[in-house]
Amino acid sequence: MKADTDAVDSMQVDDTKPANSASTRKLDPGLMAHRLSFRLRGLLGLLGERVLAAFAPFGLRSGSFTAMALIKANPGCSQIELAREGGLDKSSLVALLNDLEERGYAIRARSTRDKRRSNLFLTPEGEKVMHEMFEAAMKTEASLREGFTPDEMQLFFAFLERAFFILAAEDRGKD
Amino acid sequence: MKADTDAVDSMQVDDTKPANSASTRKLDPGLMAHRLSFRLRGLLGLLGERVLAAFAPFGLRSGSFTAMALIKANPGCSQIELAREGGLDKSSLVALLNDLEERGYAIRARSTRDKRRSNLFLTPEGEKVMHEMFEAAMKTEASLREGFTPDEMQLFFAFLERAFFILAAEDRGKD
DNA sequence: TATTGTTATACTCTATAACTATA
DNA sequence: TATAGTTATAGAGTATAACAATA
Repeated sequence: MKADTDAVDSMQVDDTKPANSASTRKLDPGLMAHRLSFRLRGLLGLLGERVLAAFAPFGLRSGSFTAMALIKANPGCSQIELAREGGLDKSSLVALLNDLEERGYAIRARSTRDKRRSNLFLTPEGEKVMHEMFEAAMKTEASLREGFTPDEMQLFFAFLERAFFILAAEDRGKD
Repeated sequence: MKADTDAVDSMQVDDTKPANSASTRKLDPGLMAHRLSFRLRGLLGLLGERVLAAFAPFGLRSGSFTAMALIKANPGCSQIELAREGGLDKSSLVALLNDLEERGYAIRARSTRDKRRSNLFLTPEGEKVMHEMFEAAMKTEASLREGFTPDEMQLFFAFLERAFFILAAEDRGKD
């Protein structure tokens, strides 16, 4: 057993090199290379770091931007609709919207027809900030888009949407 | 103000329909449709649910499978290498590997050359379970792959890898 | 009885820092 | 002085259930 360990040890790792040889060694992804989830998570992780940094000057994070972008595209939507579409959940949305209201970026207007419901809107200030954040977010993807032709990027998005709708349709069928 | 709210209320939401008209209404993604992160997150979310269910019978989750797959592809790798490549962090890996060792799926072998280091290996039992989990994971992507031609799927993966490496290379340049 | 929004809770993930033993 | 692994802690994110007001 010990001999085995030592053998693989010397085979796999060159301990004669400085310590940073291990630090910079690239692992073989093995079976993970064939898993869509692995590739998606890796890419999303790198993008997430950039977006976090890009949004930091605004004092907000991705969830708040997503909420604002969806409210802008769907003025008067309810919190529950927003939660479902934004991939958030309705409980988390409460604190998030409280924050946006305190900042003066969004308002909750109780519906006069269904008093349970809040109709959500952006303020002009909220729209302005949302657009600035959108520009900042797009910049984080800029270098990536330079590595693709416009046609390729369009196809890339089409693939992502197609994959999403295949799974979403299957989930709806199961209900 | 109140007139505005009511006007948009009646414009955007048909309150005369049953309550579930709001529940099933599809929101416009708006600007989010142009954000790579949004599409990635949506797809990863749907896949994640399926993978979670597929791995449940094994009593393990994605992180454990990822670790096992990477150890299998890189026998004798260190925890720190595994953390970097798997997108985990070295602290989380400690508990994860404790669990895999208790189950008899993995072993930590202290390197005889650098006594700080653990060389990681899968046991035969661990390899068996890892392959079963891989099959289960691939099944969750099966319906998705049916919606793509082999060429399209290959291109899809190539796009994801290219995007990842563009950003990863840029990050390395910044250090 | 069901739904919207709210609150509270717990559990997971992640990030960070500090500590040890080695180098 | 730096690195591998460990431990501890706090923060964000997520999932859940219960609740009040309303339908």
